[in-house]
Amino acid sequence: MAELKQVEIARLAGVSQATVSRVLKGDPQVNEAMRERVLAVVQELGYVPDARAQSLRSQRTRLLGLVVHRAPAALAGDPFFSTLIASIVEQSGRYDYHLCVDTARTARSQRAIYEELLRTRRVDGLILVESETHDKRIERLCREGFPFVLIGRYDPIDAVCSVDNDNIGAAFMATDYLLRTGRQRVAYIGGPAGLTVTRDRLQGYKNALEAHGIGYNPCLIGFSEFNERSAASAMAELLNHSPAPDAVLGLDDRIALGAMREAKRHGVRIPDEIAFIGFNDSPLCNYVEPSLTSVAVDIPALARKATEMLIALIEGREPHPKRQIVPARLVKRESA
Amino acid sequence: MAELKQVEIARLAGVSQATVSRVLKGDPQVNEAMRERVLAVVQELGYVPDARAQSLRSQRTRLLGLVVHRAPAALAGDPFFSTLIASIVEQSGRYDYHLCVDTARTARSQRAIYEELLRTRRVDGLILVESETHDKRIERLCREGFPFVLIGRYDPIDAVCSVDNDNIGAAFMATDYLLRTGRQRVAYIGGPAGLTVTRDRLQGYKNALEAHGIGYNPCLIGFSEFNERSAASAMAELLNHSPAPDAVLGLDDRIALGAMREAKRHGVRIPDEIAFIGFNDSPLCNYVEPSLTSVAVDIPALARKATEMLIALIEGREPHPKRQIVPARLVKRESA
DNA sequence: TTGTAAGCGTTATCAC
DNA sequence: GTGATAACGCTTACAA
Repeated sequence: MAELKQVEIARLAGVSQATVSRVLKGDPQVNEAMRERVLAVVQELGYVPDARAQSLRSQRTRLLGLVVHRAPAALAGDPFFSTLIASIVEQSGRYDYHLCVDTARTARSQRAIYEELLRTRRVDGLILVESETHDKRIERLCREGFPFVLIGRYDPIDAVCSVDNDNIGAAFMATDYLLRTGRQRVAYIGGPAGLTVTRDRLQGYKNALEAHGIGYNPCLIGFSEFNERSAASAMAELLNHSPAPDAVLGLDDRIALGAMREAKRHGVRIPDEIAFIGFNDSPLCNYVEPSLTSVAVDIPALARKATEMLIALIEGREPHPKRQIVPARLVKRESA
Repeated sequence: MAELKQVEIARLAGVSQATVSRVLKGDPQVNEAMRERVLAVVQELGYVPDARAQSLRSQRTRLLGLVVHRAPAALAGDPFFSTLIASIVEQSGRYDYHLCVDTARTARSQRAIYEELLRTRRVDGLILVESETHDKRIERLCREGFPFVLIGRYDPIDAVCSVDNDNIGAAFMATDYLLRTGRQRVAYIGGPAGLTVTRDRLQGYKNALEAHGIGYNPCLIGFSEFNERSAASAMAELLNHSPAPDAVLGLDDRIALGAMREAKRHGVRIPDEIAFIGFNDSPLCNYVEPSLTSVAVDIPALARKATEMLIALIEGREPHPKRQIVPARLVKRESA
């Protein structure tokens, strides 16, 4: 089995090895009789070309890299990532690409992962997520001219290909909904402050306040890590101020839920006293009580577009719009 | 940048290319002066060897494959998988391996994915999950002599390396707990009937009944797909029979929660009238009301052991115990 | 149209 | 110890 290569097929079909290669590449120049002879042997023996040799020769591995900049513990159980990974895998499979997932936790390993993936040419391109406001990785990839697509947004460099949720629009929509349903003091709990997504949703939130002629109050703003505990303490903080908020927009479902639990612990009635809205429309939303209203981000669409753009870049086609925006929609449930 | 290879390093260091290779491999035969000269140039230019060339030459890609046999939609949002993937990625990184994730949904693509990953030698070994009672893939991999480790169990073939939860023990523990806390009619809702895990946990459940001298009642057994709707209808079925169960052990948290919601819809008080226990101790458990008691499966340990075994296999070391069992523990919350 | 041969960037086996 | 040199399995000019 291991010694099954093109020369062997060639020998059995009575042609040269180059012809076997041509047949497999679908070269139209080859004579029909030969093609059939070769294909017959290929079928018979179940020959499949060695990806390693193809990679070296073609300088392409047909591997896409996804680098996640979160500690594995933070990644674990996050419904956003399992959906994202599943969608990228599926989409890349359509184009005969595979997905290589890596994490880059510490600064040290972060450097290492970039050496590993791009200098070694182990992958043909990268999908990045969770860009920061000023992102070294992105600067570096641009300098190296390495194909990559960002799921998110990066303004400093124009040439960056990216696919993003309409975060500003989505946060506007959610905040606007809260205000239109009579809420007066809408709070916002973002994720880590450096993340673009945290800033963008804050912007949408501010825009909605402005549209309703309501002043921006920094006391109604909190930040949280991607875990329940941190969200709970951000909520506790908000509850300490008076007047307390009567609505909370969380950066993601886990943050919204952490906040909601904290509010419940304080005896707050939901949604009567405080309404809650999260992001991602994850399975969680349906299970909690009251069920969580959430902004549904179209993760499969995000993954699909990012994958398509990346493959285009790799194959030398310049992606049409370099930036794509995927719309979101509000899924109303009991919490707001 | 692209034209940075060993010959170039060799030229600058004034040595032969073979020496550069030796230095990088840490060959002790090379003279100290040369080694330093070479390393200096390597450092200076930031040279890193090309993984594609190494793969071809060494016949090793340093890539592990994880093949998931669930449709992307079913994978999406499943906390088990994001944790598993994150853990495997982290662990393989320690040994300088990478993870390639693929899905094999349909029978057709399932075949394709195997061609892709193993005949093409794109990955050095495979991690399989969710084995079926009689599993074609496993038979095939064994025939081909391809390195793989199963997360799960496969009895028909002795030589299969596997890491599994102590499913029988864990289901015993959970059922025993329910019976010891006064429950009389404990029901079990498994996953798809063909899966090993469904059978094993049923076995543990039966063992516990027997230990308590309670007869096995098929009317208390249900099966469900990995989604809430299916779990709810399995629960509805159980509630139709009388007497209704006073406790439910679900194969996984989502199934337990789907069942619990259905019970709530029927006005059942939880845990007073019916207790619920799930599996995986996923983030969900804490968010729902009442919070869900769940068997915590040590997914990182599972991933760690599987990865280590697989790498051992790949590198020609026979893993010590071919089958490893990871213990589980019961995390008690409000639902039981 | 088909075959011959030169790489792709390494590693490993030879001689020196 | 070190330097040529032959693979690894495939693609692709170039020659026939």
